[in-house]
Amino acid sequence: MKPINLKKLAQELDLSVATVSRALNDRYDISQATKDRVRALANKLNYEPNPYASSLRRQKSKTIGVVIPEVANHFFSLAINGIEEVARSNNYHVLIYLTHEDYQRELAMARLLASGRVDGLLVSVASESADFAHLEFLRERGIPIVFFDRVYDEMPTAKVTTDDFESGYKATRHLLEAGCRHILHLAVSQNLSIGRRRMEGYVQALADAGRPYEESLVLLARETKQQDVIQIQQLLEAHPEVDGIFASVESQAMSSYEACRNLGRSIPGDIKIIGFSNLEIAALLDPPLTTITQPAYSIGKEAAKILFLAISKNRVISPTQSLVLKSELVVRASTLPAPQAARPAYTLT
Amino acid sequence: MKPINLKKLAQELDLSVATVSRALNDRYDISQATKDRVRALANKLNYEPNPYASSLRRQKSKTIGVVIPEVANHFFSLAINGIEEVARSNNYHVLIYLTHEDYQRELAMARLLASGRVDGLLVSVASESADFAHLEFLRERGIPIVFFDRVYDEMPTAKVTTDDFESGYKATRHLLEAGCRHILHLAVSQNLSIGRRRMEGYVQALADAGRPYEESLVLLARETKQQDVIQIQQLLEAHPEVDGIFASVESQAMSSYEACRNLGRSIPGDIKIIGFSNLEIAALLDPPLTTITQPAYSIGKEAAKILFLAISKNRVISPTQSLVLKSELVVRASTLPAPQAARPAYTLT
DNA sequence: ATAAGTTCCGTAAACGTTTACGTAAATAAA
DNA sequence: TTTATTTACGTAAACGTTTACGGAACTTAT
Repeated sequence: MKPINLKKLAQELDLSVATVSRALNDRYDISQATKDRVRALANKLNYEPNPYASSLRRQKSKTIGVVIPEVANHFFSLAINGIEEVARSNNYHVLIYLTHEDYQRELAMARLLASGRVDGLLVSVASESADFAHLEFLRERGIPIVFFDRVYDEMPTAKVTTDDFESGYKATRHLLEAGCRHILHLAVSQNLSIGRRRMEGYVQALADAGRPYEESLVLLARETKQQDVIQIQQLLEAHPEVDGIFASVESQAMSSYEACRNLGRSIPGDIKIIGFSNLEIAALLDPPLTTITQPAYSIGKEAAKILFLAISKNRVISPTQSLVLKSELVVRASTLPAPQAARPAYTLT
Repeated sequence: MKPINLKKLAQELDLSVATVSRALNDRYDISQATKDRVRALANKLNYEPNPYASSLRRQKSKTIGVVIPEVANHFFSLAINGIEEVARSNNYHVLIYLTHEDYQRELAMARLLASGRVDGLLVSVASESADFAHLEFLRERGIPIVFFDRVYDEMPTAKVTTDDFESGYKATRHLLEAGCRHILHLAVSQNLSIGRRRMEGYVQALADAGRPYEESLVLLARETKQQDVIQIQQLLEAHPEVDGIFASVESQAMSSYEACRNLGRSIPGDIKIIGFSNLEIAALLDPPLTTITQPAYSIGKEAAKILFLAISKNRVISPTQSLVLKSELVVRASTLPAPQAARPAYTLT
């Protein structure tokens, strides 16, 4: 059941292929009568142009690529939502690539995308990536790139991020104000600028409060969640003075909960926790988790908008188009200063 | 900075375009010496074949499409993960389309996919969809389709699902055994076979326990989460006898938690809750949520495998290839029979 | 020596569009 | 009337691959 093409339409209508094509594209030099005839038949036969022939000829793929570390993470899910929304409204298609934080995969994907498969790219880099030649290469090939969240700072293009320094600062200060003296920072890879910025915020808040920065109170994410939990437990046992945790990654906040549970530490009685998170159910956790929430949907949407602006105007993207959106601190029970107030009101009334 | 193509390589090497193409594709009728020369230059210049030209000529897109209701849902996120994994290992690309449960969007996407843009399709249908002519149309056009989770039963193709009847039965029986007498079912749209099957399991479990099935104790999801919460609250107030909730959708379990919280009902003291969910943090909720957990990653992976088998063998997919994977009942505190045991051990020791 | 077979490569057509260019017919201007 | 302009369409080339076909040049068999 071969799909029908222009040639078949043309035969049927006793017109040339060119005329049919122009009629369907609503060109000025085709009579209204012919256009109507052509469209009627096209509709009747459910004609749909072959996208590859079209892309080849026009040198436009009508497709963008999204490169992200993972999709089973609420932040990226929401971002994709925003991206897909904008793409659809521009009649674009969305190819998705998951790096799983693996630099090698990111590299392989860059190769695949180098030959016009996509008209543009939205990228959140893998935490392993330290070298960015592969992305520079894509730029040289003329593929516009917009970074979101996990950006490659040095590339002169637009980046859509959140106020990571301020967020790290706010989170840490919030813990300090809740009475924490020794705060564990579960940090994002320092390869990534968001990792460095959140760390700087953490350090600055400590300094402003006259607290020392202790290198031993910083941990990076491991390969698996189970490793994270163990790592946190070990640190909590080695440093019993720790009374606060600032998780820069959503999953690390959850790992902290598990570690505390395993060790019998109460939250927020013994340890207060704040975490970057986009989970709607943070409020339903035991105890409800205080979060720094990023506007994930908006980040995806705005990044996509910038990309489509560049694609449609056929212009190079300027770093000045970069956007910094604000994260929101949502205070919940996991950082309540007074332990006796920590019990949520509705359990076992 | 135009990407280089076969013609440029051929010029540089003083060979014909055909020879270069065949060398790169490792054909038998090209000498090893020539292959080496060609590959060396191709590597040096970072040649990457134009996918659209290749697709057009070969009539193969090396791309599959994934059509799902949403991505901000842990089940689908995990499924995509499995799908992407299989696709990548087959050197395929993944186009993603979100229907947002909207039949019109699903229809529009079917149109777009009708002309060879994808070699195959993995579909989880929108709950609004009652008519499936658009999917039949794609089949007629020769595009193999594998359904996963939300299937269109009548189409003679493979479907990868979970044991929905048994899951509904197990969930309901579990609540009954925990002492529930009046169980509210937050159901999936009865347009969908998974909705009907889970419902049948619910009804059968009630019958086997000698309990009546009450139509008034069944609710369907609304447009927004807020509407769901309100709807549940209203029902709980109108039916104070309800002492158990079976949520067939992840988000509905969360809405139930909120509703109970708003009404001051304790879980599991006043009301016990069980829900379909793929959230890893179900165990960290307050109280920990008893779940029916679907093997989402495997579902995606197996569905993709079936699709690629069909694509590579160029064969039509048979309904006999369908797979039914087992869901798992994970018992946690939200359905504990004895109210006094409901308090998790680690809060405020 | 010629015939037959093999090896290696080139020519050209094809995939289904889009578009630069050309042109016949119809209309308007002179 | 002739000339210029407009309208509406066809011809053919192009996008970058892949591949059927053919044929030199070389090797082996006779």
